[in-house]
Amino acid sequence: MIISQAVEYSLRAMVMLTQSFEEPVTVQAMAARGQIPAAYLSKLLQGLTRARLVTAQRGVGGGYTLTRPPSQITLADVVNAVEPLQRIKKCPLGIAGHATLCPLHRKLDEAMATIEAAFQATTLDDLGKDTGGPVPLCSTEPIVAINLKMKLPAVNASRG
Amino acid sequence: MIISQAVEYSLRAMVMLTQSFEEPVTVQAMAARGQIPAAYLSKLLQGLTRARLVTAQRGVGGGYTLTRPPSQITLADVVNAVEPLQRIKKCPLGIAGHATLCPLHRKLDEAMATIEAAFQATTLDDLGKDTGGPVPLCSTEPIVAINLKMKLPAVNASRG
DNA sequence: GGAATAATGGACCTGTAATTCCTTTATTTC
DNA sequence: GAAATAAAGGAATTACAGGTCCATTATTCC
Repeated sequence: MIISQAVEYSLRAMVMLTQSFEEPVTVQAMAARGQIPAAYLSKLLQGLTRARLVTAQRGVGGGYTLTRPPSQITLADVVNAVEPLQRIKKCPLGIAGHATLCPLHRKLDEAMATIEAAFQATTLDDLGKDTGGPVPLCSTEPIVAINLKMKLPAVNASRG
Repeated sequence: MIISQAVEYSLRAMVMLTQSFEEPVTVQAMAARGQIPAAYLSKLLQGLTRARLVTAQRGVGGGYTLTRPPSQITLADVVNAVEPLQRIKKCPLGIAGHATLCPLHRKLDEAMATIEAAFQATTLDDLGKDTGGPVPLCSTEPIVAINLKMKLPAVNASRG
């Protein structure tokens, strides 16, 4: 895959936060809607918090919110916060004595440069509106319908 | 990373085979020169053999050879043989009821399409000559010099 | 045919990403 | 201040890519 599971999940979450820019969204809500393991998403969001892309608010009515308007957050911001896509700047074989990369690694780095550029050029806002197709995150159905598929957070359990 | 370690190693090996298109190259030789764990490379080459990109020849003077001229093998061929880069063709969230992808996944798929195109457009032959820079695989030094860094295949041991 | 060379392949180990579980801390509401 | 909500975070587990080891099979050379 071109991006890790962690990045994919993080992007889904960020898109959801974009859609609800005004009010905080809980991990549970995002996990359910984005089909992401809740505990794992929680970890990812902690990372995004440290990267200052989102802020957390505890307690009732709390959840996560974007720190900046979606138009000012790029895909690259998110990707780099989760796991920086590292360009090939020097020969992976560690051979000294030449300045530029060999053709193979130059090609690979070019590919990454292309991706990087595309990610830098795309803001969360772009994802929220740019099309005539389905709304972001594929959710044309009401959220309720999606939640039915989820294992609900234990109706009768003592979950904290 | 944009490509896995397995793909990176495989590409290195294929480039080395390109450089020695006439005569077979052994796993040991490629492992040493490409700084790849020999046993692991062996597995990778077995995969490339099954994918009909290389052929193996056992015994003295044996090794691996490309099945086709380097000009007829693309980066995409190699990548797909090792681990196919899978395009996003339907919504990863499995939500039915819409034909096209949501903006996020459309973007991600676009990125992959770009990579795919670049890989399809580049042959092994391209990597062997296209530049004025360092020769392929960063090796401007004589191979001997590189081998000195390697743990040699046991001068005094009973390795089979 | 025996010795050396080299790929084949199965089994196993290892490190890291992905995931779960549970306890703690902060915040709100009543 | 008690109860409920929600994030924070440590610890452990699982899954899989990456990597090792060793015995086997094929091939060449003498």
